[in-house]
Amino acid sequence: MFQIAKQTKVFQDVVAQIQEAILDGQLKAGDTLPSERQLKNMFNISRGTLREALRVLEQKGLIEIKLGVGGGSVVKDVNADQVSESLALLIRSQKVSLNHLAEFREDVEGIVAAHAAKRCTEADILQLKELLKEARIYIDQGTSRRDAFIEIDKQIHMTLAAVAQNPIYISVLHSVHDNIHRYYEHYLSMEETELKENYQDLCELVNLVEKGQADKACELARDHVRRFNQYMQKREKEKKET
Amino acid sequence: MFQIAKQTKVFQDVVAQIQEAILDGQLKAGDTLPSERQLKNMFNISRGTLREALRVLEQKGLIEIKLGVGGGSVVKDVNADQVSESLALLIRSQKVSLNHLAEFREDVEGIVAAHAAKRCTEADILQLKELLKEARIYIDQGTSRRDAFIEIDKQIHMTLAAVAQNPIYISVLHSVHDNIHRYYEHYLSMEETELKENYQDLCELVNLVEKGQADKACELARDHVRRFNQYMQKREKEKKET
DNA sequence: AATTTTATAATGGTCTAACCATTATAACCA
DNA sequence: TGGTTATAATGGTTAGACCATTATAAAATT
Repeated sequence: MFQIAKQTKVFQDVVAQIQEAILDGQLKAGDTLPSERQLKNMFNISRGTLREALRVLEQKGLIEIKLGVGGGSVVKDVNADQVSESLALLIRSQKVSLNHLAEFREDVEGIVAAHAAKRCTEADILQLKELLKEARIYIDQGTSRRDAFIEIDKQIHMTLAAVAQNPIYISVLHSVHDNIHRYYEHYLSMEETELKENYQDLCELVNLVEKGQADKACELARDHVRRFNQYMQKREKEKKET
Repeated sequence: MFQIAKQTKVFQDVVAQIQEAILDGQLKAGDTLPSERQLKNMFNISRGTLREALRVLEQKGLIEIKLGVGGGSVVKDVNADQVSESLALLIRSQKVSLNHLAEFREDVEGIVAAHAAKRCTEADILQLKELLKEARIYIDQGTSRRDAFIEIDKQIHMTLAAVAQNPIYISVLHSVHDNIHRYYEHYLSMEETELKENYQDLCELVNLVEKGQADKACELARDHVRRFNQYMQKREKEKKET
């Protein structure tokens, strides 16, 4: 029935006011807030207290604080970075293992593929095929362009999430990729056959999406991710045995 | 090849050091950090700078700052709250609509149900049936105990996520429920028939999970969530027309 | 005239030192 | 014994100063 009362601290009130102004649209992305010395007078608080508030807003991803002349607190466009960061904390605090993350990714990529198959437009397919063409180039250049290929691979998955028409999937997948790569970067060393297999998967996946075959696209995406996870686990195991 | 360099600010270094100490396990949940005046000396910085660092750590969900004697910065057990909060920001900044959230929930609850069906133990089933028994009581008391029933409903979904054996689902579902309820709270006014239908769904769902019928459990969970979403949208529409 | 260099000033970053507000505990009183 | 009051430790806030960074304007150089 009632809410918890709290909120006695000055800096919290300042955080709340600025946050509301941003979320209400009174402050738009790119806008610069008044300088600290001005804000401190507007709120009638000390600079130290104001700065605590600004640090909180910065950590929330709502503003960015720039140095020097013409610097100051600039309103940011909210994105998935904070979701990523907090998810990373959950992982590092041993609440979440890499296997958990891998399983989650498999599920999510499957769903994304299914939605994408149902909702893709011709323009979407064109964009995906462009990315495939680029991937093909890197594949032909062998393992030397491995990093470039992995980057395109990631872009294709993110594009599918965009095609799925639900921004939550973009954010979630972004977070998952962020965190998987942060861990697996060291183990990533795909062989040429693995790269080609990976590329074939993507071609077929785009093909299924184009045809609107949601169920098959879902299954293939899951297989694709599962295979990737198995490579990574194999590499990790080999590394540990050394 | 290289990483971005940055990190010149003193408070960031302090944040990093304390965060690492927590994530490495040198500081455990419940531990109290030294007082601000001690910390300031240990790091050889001013109190203001230290406090900016503590505010950031607080916002990250790593510590909690208590007032008074015996107060101070207490290390927190990392949980999904920060994921929830940043997801809420995404929603409020118009990046994510309630329809997006509803669709995402349908997908996630379906997957959770499927995993739960594959992994449940007898103890899990017992726990779920206990919750159903409790739900039954509130149902029999009619709409007056609507809130209590909704709470149990949520608990059953969260328990299924726990049964699914992947903490990411617990965090994600927690965030989804948090944000859905924050919006729909005002519209929630289920009729008695709707409550009963809801209860029937849950009974059957637990039944399918017990039998290990993953596919059917998935489908039912999705239907269940979809129906809930439809109620809510109907309520919202009615409200707007008034 | 064009370019490079240097000074200027605005802005965030940090420091010091003091006082206020909250609260667990100990000392006191009835 | 049990309630009340002082004490002191801790975070919360303030004020004013100076340092560090940087966009811009001014000056010097080519």
